[in-house]
Amino acid sequence: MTKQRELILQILTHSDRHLTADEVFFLAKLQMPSIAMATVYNNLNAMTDAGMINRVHVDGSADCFEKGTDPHDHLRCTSCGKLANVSLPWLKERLRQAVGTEISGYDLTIHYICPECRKKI
Amino acid sequence: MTKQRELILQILTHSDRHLTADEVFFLAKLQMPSIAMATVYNNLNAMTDAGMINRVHVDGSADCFEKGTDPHDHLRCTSCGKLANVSLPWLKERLRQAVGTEISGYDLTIHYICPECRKKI
DNA sequence: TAATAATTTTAGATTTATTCTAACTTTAAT
DNA sequence: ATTAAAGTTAGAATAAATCTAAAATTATTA
Repeated sequence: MTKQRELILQILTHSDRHLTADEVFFLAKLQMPSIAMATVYNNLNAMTDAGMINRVHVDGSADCFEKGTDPHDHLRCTSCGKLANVSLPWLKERLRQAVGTEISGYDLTIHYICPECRKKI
Repeated sequence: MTKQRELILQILTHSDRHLTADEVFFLAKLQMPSIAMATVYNNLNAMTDAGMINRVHVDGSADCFEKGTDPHDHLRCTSCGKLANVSLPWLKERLRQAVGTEISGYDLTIHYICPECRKKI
């Protein structure tokens, strides 16, 4: 566990939002000005592979990362773009049944208007 | 409806697979060597906006396009990468209930091993 | 039909997200 | 202390998609 990886993990742990690699890089650079973008990507990829964090694919923009807790899916606000988590424990089994064969997983993003944006309209 | 758009639509209509913009471009160029990549993107975007075709976001690689029939979701083989369609008419309402608020849609890709790849193993 | 306007296409440059490369550092192992 | 292994760095490279401005096509109007 290098200093760099520790820092990146801290940043993800203490963030209340999902962060892009770019945002992680920016925040990391504040505390460690010498850090390189490639290091951020290397570590995000390595930690994703190790299951320590989650990569979230976001249509039409950069992937986001979050400190992985329990398995969950994502809600994405079509107005402000912010991501929220949602737990759907029944879904995988329900999809397996519908598909009729074993599935290794799935990737789901639900599109909605988040409570804050809903208020504003 | 320009010649170019007609050609691109023909290609999508007669393909049995989901095609990337690159693949559409390659196939189009065989019949119309002067066609430009930007034209392919312009028309794929325009036809997607018009609801004539569907864009499918594929994690970690280029988007695919297909002639839009009825709404459906996608199965992606983790071994060969090929996409297949699956119809899950109950899902949107079920997700709406789980989320507890109106949703405008969702984006789902189920990961599995397709029948062909399953045989090979 | 001719003239003008609007739309589309083209080629190539640009952007964005990400990965690659090769030199350099740091850490670990003999 | 010496070598090996792993990690970091800076910057180049890549891939997907978009943008730009000029040229071509199509549509509209006089």
